[in-house]
Amino acid sequence: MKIPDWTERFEGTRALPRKVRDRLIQVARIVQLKKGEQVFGPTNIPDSLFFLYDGRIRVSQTSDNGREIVLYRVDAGESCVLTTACMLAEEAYNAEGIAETDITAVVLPKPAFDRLAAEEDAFRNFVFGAYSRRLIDLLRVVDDVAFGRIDVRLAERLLHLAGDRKEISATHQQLASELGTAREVISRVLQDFQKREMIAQSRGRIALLNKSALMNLANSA
Amino acid sequence: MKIPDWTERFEGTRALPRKVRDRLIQVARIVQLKKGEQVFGPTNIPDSLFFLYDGRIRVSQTSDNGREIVLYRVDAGESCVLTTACMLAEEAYNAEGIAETDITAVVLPKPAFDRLAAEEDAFRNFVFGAYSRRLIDLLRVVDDVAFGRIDVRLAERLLHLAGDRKEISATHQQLASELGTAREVISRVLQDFQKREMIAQSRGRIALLNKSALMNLANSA
DNA sequence: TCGCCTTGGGTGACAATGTCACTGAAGGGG
DNA sequence: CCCCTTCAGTGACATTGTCACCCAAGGCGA
Repeated sequence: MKIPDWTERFEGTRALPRKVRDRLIQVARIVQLKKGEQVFGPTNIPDSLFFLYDGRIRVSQTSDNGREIVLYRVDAGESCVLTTACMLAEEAYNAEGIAETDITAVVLPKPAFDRLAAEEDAFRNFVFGAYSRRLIDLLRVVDDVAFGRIDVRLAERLLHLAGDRKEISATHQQLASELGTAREVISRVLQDFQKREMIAQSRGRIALLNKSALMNLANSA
Repeated sequence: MKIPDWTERFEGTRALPRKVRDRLIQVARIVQLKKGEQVFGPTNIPDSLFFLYDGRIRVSQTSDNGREIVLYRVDAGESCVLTTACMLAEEAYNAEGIAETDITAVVLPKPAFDRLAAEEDAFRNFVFGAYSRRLIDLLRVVDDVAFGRIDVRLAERLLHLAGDRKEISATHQQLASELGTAREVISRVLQDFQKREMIAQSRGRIALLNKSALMNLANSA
């Protein structure tokens, strides 16, 4: 598998001189994974930088008793710094990345990463920026979990998952894993939403009947 | 105020050539703050890298309704990357850093930071490592808040705050802010600990009577 | 088509935690 | 010594998490 010029897709490589980019294309490895496969995890720590060329990765954390929470998502054109984080910090953590769609990624070996970080300002800024955004994503998660109400958070998530569509395919369990809560809690809240005619449910799908009501709820944080 | 050779104190600068360090000492600014002063915050975003030479900074996040949670602490010899994070990511966040003791810090202007990051591997690795550790700190916070029990978390915190001493000076409100919960909750749990003779309380202080019992509780996560 | 069987979802009881509206106690400064 | 601020205790209630179930939907093989 070859991608003619993947460096176009990344803020951190697009601005590099032609010569550098050609060299990069030589040393980088292209990796493809199927939807559902694990990209990284506690027992599977890569020692290279991971650029997501196509697809989406869901990064989540699982507790000892099996509950799960989604930390953030990595979209095409972004870098997954958590892999690098672990590589550098040599500490245990129990987050894992799952391919949410089929994905294509560019894997840069550590030596190439180091050289690039040393020589190219644009690249270095890209990596620092990626770290910063993730830090801020996590601040948001902490805020939500520590201080947010689940009905508000669920409304937000439903709207976000729907995008501009009217319907979502998701089980209660999946939604619970998004928010780091239990299925029963989601069932109760959705029941409530249903009674208030904001949504309609059928097995595995949720129709958003009244988005503006959901938005009101979501913004009443 | 001058510090003869602060570069000795930082992993990221200690390994640098004498010449570079001397130049650093020229361009860096020394800042001192009193205990309780704000180091950075939503309305006070520095555009430089912050090295903590002496003292300790508490980084916490405050919710809209006034509850607070401690995210992590920065100790002498560490860098406070959240300041940098914000500088780079240009996104809003509501974390703030408070000087928990009188502090002395070395502030490196952005141009000097950039040059150093480009030219010196040791420095760059130090900064990447600092980011990584903070990311992992936050993963731990998310895990605790989303999945942990407060009695367990409180026991941990008491032991940690005590260090090798037997007594802690802290109000229930302060402990609540550490864990991101409400004062009443802390009061109830401490009451319980007291009944079980693990601690004794007086106004503003807590004596740890039975540390091993607390450790048992803390490890029963 | 019928009858599993797996998966998704509903429910009630209870436990843990958060919120509210108070109360009184402790201790410092006029 | 009194007042006043800060700290801590309390009961009632709301929200969220846990447990032990139940039933329903729908796929699939007999």
